[in-house]
Amino acid sequence: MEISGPYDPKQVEDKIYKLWEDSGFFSPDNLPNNSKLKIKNSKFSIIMPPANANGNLHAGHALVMTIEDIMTRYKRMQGFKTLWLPGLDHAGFETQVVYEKKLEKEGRSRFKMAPEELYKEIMDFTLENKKNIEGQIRKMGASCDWSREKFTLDPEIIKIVYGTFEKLFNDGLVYRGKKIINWCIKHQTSLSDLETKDTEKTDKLYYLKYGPFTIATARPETKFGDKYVVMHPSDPRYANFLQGQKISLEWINGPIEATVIKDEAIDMEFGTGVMTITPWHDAVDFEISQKHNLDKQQIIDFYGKLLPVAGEFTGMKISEAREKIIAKLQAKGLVEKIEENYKHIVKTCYKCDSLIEPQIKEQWFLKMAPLAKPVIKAIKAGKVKFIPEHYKKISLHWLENIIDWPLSRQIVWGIPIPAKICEKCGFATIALSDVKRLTDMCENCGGVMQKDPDTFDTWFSSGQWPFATLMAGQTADAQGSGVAKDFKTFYPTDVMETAGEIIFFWVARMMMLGLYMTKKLPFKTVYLHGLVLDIKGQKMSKSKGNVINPLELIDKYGTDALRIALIIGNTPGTSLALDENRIKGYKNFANKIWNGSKFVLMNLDGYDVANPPLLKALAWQGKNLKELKILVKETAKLMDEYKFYVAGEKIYHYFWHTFCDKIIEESKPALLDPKTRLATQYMLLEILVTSLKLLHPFMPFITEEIYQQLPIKDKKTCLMVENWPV
RNA sequence: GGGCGCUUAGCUCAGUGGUUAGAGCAUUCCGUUUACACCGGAGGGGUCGGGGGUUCGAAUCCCUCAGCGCCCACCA
Repeated sequence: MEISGPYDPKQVEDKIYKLWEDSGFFSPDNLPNNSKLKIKNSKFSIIMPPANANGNLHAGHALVMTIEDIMTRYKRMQGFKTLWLPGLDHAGFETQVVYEKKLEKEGRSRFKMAPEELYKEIMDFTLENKKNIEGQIRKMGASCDWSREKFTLDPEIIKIVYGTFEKLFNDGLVYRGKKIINWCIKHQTSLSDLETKDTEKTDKLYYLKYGPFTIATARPETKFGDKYVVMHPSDPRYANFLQGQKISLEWINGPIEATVIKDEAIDMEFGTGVMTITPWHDAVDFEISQKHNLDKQQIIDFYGKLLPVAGEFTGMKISEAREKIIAKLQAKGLVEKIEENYKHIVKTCYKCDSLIEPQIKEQWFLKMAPLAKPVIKAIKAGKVKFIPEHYKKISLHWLENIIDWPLSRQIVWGIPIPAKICEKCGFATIALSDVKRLTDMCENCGGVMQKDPDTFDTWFSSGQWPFATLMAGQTADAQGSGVAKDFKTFYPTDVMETAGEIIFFWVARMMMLGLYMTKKLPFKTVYLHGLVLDIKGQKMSKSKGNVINPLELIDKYGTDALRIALIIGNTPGTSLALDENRIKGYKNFANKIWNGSKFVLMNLDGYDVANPPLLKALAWQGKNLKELKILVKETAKLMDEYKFYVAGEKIYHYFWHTFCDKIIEESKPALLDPKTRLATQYMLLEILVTSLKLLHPFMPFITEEIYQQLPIKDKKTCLMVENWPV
């Protein structure tokens, strides 16, 4: 009797994972054909959201691994050709930020390093982390196909990403634009709108005399070049001023000539209803200047320092210059009043919280509206199912108001943008297969073409993940269609399961790029889970010090207990406050499974596995088996509806409070009576095996360990590939 | 300014029209029955945020009010 004492996950988990991995059944290629399955060519595929290879597995990953493993194991047991494809993400900006922090601690700086040297160091760092994370994913019991694992920097993946870029370029969807972007001074890169966040800040609001007007500004340091004064066309206060009218006035560094502009973007209620514009450093101002074709001048450089246009203030940082400029204006009598405690929203870098300085910079942009349009249509036609449903509305709302996507990042860690840019005229073209474009002479002005030093926004590569992972490293299929075999077999994938948080960053972009490149949406169902919070319901963060390390929980309670604790009571889309007490409770449940199984195994003496008895005459045993059938049916329905939180709870409840508390107790006398002994043995074994099957997707380790020791007919190599009960 | 959620037992949450509203944890009482004390048995505890409506019937559908949270957006 190998099952003795309390259940000890440490004795079991690594051993069992090895058994599975060695069995080869993580790969759909090795799965036995299930003849019972009615569906033809039935496959189930799910692509793992590529984890960032820059740290350790966190609680959110633990949830991803659990939910996706449940889906995978369920379908595999049902007889589907099941593929769960794992992957890792180089996570461009995020990883570079992590690495820069490391450099800072060591007293180094990326700006003092050669790009190649920095790239190599981050690559080593990433590959090291990649190995760790792969080990940690195994710890979670993930039954993914490691033989198909992909990394976003695999040469084959990069090739596909380049192919997409080329097609987008040729279709006129990728363009080089001199537009306003979000510039992080600390990280020295542009960021998409999604990579910035709004922060409330209290500043002073300065009312400055600008010729006959009074303008209100929180940023006097940007005002040096302001030569356009804008008001609403129907503002009666300024009806006397005409569009294009020139006004001479005294300004910070001497007399200037201002031009009157009328634009409806002006809020008549705010301040004085008049403002001057700084198109280089403000998104609204940029729009106005574009509309009226106005001059744009850079005032602040990319390090946050004032340029020569600022005269005596040149070279000063914003923080330093602001008060000095105001002092000068006051001396000139140009400050009307200063409003203290002016609360407003400013954009900050989502990683370092430093203020975003809007800048005009030439970048690669992707036109999004033409990509979004067919996706909107497909969503409205119900081509993709959202779980929970309200994400459908959220996605549509975003897609319908989409803006162009800046693709360029000024960081070394990422996929280099395959483009060349003329250093003289700025003419840019992609540099890929087309030989003509590889020449170093600008076809526009004859200048020298230089390689684009920028890299892609990391989401540009992960946005292609479902088709890229299935196409990469694949030989074409036997029919010679030129289509990768895995792509043909497994695309579109069945489910995309990820965090609701990254619906725009990732899910929406996958739909757009996937549909554009393959004519099909990359997945049929989107399952979005919520955040894993700490016990107080707060978001986990390193700075708060409330991060729960899943590996520690595994060490204390076992993987199975952690997994089911993450599932039961956790509805899709809703965040879960992780209470360690609950995990402890499920550790007790694991022990209950262990002991219930032990009881059944201890009482099998004299039972012939090959020749089960007839049960017709035995009402009590038959009744229990009928109830089991009902549970099996209910469970399958819930699993198909992705209601794992109910399915898990139902099985939990059945095993503990029906099977153990009632059936086992009542079977004790029945086992002693020779007339009912065999039938009772049969019933107990039947219920145990069925329960283990139902529990397996949720708690794979303990159920497999027990299965390995059961004396049953037609036993499979492992429970993982047993037939799901029907 | 727009959008999306949430409000059910002390706590964390299920439950979307149909018998006395559920689970886990916590709590009270009892129990050393040879699978398990990481256990078993019994119990207490909710006018389902307020108000109105639809219905034979509402936690569930509609309207409204209040509180909480999140997301999006260019108010100088």
